[in-house]
Amino acid sequence: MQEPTLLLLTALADEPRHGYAIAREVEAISTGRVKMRTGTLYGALERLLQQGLIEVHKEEVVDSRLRRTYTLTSPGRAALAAEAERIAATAREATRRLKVSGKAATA
Amino acid sequence: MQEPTLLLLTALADEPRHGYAIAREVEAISTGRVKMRTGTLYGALERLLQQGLIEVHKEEVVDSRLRRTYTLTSPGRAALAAEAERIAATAREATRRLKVSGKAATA
DNA sequence: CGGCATATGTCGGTGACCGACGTATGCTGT
DNA sequence: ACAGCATACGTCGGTCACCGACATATGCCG
Repeated sequence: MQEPTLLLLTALADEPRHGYAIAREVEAISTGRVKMRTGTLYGALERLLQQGLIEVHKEEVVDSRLRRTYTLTSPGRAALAAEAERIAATAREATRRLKVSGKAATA
Repeated sequence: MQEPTLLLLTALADEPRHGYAIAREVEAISTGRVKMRTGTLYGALERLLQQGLIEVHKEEVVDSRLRRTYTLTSPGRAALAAEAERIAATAREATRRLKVSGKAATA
């Protein structure tokens, strides 16, 4: 799972959001670092729907245009939790190793 | 930066290693989850060399065959540290949001 | 009434990763 | 003796997530 997808799921973790709101939220979470392109966004949304990690929460017409709101499913929440734990473990290990070798040789 | 690359860099963080040793180490770090294919391995090695994140540490002939050992460069160490911090922050945020919404609605 | 934020979507290209294949040596078990 | 496995390095074609550009439409502000 790549960073944009992970951030997308994270953006949906606290409350349901529609596409454009997700894009803004992802930028906020990553402190401006990751700007989600619409190509990535709607592609990922479609993929995650098919994988069952997210689902359509609500469909409403706003300003005569359709707005779809998405939520995490239970498997989606589980997948995000698992992924978060995995990458946290990897980050810890990386940091630990950098410290260890930093003591021996600051090359 | 994707997971295999991150793990490769992590495998080099404590001491220099040659290709095959990296592959084994990556598997160990990820507790067997990620098995680095040679295609990914040597491709990534080549890419990281060109990016200046790693460098050839030693070249020696073992059993009449060349063995190249790689190390992290200073930029490589910095990149790994930065990446580790970034993903740790993302993981924290994901976990926090899951907890927050878990209290309000365990949907 | 021009331009920007909001909002959703498509399409072609790139690049990291995957899977399969190729090659070679040394050790171990039978 | 030799089959098979671990060790060790590498190439090549395919896939798929992501990117960048384009298309479309509304509401609001100046």
